[in-house]
Amino acid sequence: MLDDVARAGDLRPGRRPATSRSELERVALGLFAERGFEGTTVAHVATAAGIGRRTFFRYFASKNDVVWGDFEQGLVTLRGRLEGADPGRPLLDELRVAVLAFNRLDDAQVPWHRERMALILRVPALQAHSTLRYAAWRDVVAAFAARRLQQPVDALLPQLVAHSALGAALTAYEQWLQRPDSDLAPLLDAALRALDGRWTGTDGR
Amino acid sequence: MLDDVARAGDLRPGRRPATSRSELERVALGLFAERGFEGTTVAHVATAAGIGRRTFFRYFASKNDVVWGDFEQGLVTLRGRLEGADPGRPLLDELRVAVLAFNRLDDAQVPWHRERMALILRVPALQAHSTLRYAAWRDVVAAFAARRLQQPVDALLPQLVAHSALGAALTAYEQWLQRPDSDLAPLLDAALRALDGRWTGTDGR
DNA sequence: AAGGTATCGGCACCGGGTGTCGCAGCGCTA
DNA sequence: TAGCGCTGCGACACCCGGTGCCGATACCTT
Repeated sequence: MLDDVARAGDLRPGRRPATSRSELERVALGLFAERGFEGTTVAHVATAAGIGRRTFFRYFASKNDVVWGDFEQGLVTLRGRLEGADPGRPLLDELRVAVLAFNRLDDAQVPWHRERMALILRVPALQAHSTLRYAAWRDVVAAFAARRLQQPVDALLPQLVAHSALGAALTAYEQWLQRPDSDLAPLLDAALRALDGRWTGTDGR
Repeated sequence: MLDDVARAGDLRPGRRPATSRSELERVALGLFAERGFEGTTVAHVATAAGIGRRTFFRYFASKNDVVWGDFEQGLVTLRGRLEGADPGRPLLDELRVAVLAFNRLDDAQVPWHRERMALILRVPALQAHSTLRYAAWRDVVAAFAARRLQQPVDALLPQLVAHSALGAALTAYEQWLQRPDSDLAPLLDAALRALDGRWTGTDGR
């Protein structure tokens, strides 16, 4: 595949990349599915992709990062969407719509995304690493909430909104993974709507 | 110090431990303060404590774990407290009281705890690792919420309560670290109370 | 054909973490 | 007091992820 590499009229000087992030990602996810994440070494991936181990680290900063695809790009889009949100509609409604869009996927991607998320949510090393990604995601949400609530980004409420929204999204993903025949969007929608109710007033008994 | 090692009437056979977790922790935190977490190798810590590198890993499963002290024990206490909570009082009130107790500290421990939390919240490797600890903490809270709400632990609401409570606590800790002269308890109290209000109904403008 | 440039990939090295194994210190019992 | 059995110690070799370095390689331009 030549996706982002050496597109047809590309005239840059210098040697052409031997592969691409997306190609490497495919190879790696395949191996992870076969032998597990921890059972797969970077050397395995590199060999399977026909490149040197050293070169792998020119495409991904770490083995952990392979599984996150184009998250960074997604964040940029999310930020843009939240910045362009209708100021007349409730904060949580706009947030919910944006998060749903952020997590929208084509039917074809669904199985890959399930695989990916199962790794992220179940493999301890990836679970741990994910925190750093989540922090960036929360920053975007907190910035939006801060704007809406007219408070500093690091104030209590914006941070709380961001943490809770992330919690909602992760809970939805957990449920999605648990039920193989479920759809992600309605679960996300329900989870984010639940942020609105006060689950707190009642004591359960 | 002989804290948990070889108490006075200890009659076990076999060689006595050369040090203790708490002693190692002190040595390590000292080095971390001097040279930073990443600038300190396990070999440094071991040498400073007068033990072998291999032995270090018999006291702590990883370098990251040093900074968490007796978290596991704290969790047990938290769980116990939540299990013994008054079923007549609101869920969030009981939760708040328990979390405050969980984070109570003697005046003497305050500077150490600040150091510890600054590492956990600021050093990327520790930030990442912390997720695994937080997951255990959330499990305890989710179990409590599930009992109160009469729902499965992995249902939406219990998980949401746990995530949000963790978010509140972390936000409080962030604020505590930012203001060197502040007290933790009131910040935690305020953050956990904020879970109660619906920050959502209003759109800020 | 020569020069410029970007990527490749081998090599040596670091640091965290683990399996193994002989050894050191300790209480016990004969 | 000599030995036995237990438990912890620590050296060693090794794995794996990650990095700095540098010469080689493949491409475009003039």
